[in-house]
Amino acid sequence: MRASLAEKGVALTPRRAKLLEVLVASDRHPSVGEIHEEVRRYFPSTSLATIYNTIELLKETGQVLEIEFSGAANRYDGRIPQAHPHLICVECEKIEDLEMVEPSEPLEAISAATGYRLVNRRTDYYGVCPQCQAREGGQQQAPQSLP
Amino acid sequence: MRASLAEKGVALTPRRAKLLEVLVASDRHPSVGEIHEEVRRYFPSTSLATIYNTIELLKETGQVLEIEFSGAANRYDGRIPQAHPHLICVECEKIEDLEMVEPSEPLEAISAATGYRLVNRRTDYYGVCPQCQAREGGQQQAPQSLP
DNA sequence: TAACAAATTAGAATGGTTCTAAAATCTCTC
DNA sequence: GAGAGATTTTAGAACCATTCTAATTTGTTA
Repeated sequence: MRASLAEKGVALTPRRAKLLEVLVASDRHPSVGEIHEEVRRYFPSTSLATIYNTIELLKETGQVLEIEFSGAANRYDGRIPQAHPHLICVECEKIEDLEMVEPSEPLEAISAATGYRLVNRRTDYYGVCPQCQAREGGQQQAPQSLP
Repeated sequence: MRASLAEKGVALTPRRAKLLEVLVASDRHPSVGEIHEEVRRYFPSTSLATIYNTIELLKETGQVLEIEFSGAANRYDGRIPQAHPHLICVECEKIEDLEMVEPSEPLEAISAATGYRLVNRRTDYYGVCPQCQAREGGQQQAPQSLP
């Protein structure tokens, strides 16, 4: 797992190891800011640039899945770095893995039908989680920055 | 179609009408910048803010689908404003509608299984389109800003 | 025509991400 | 070990799509 960094000729420095640990330990799909905060608890001088740089490395070696947002910070999944469906609460911005069935069409079928060389897939379901529904007691929702 | 704006108590001004026309006439899933450019050909003084404001109105009335990106400008689908799968070329940033089967699980099933009140869905397939594959003759790809 | 509301504008502000140049750290050879 | 050269890290500037703000313009109604 961590060996794939070595293959690229880059070192697994203490900061990078800690970042990877934070990423794998969390099921919250943390943002760069949250990762930064956490890594800083062990290496207080760590800069944001290092977090971004390291995540870039991890993306290149397929060890982290990036979930992009336009109005909010990107989020990262270090537990299941392969594309898989997510369940996203537009209220509290919680992101959960969705264990249910994969989208029906396999990449190969779509590739064959369209001529695209497919490299990735994204499937998100947006809604309001049970906790947020309970908190607002059926009323309408507040401003939201995730779709 | 355009009546839904009236119901909100907002006027269908010439700029807004042109924007809607541009949106429906294009199958390219244009960005705000492209829409701006196009509207400007008819109303040269149009500001970016107006494009953003109008798109916000259209989103609220469900007349446009926003496709968000973190590293690039958002794109808009005014032809099929309901959530549907897209095929995205990571090279030339072309976006096509994918007519194939919807992801298997209906929203209701996921809603029932998870307790979420679902409001939206996103399904994207990322790859290299046939034209870009031909252009690069099998070599590796250049920098890209879409996932 | 006057008065009020809605729409539009230009430009500033925001915020996540990327870039840059310099400082710090590591590695390898002698 | 000491020193040269590469890698890593840092702080802060730069970037850019988007949002906000205050002022101007346009439209509507009396």
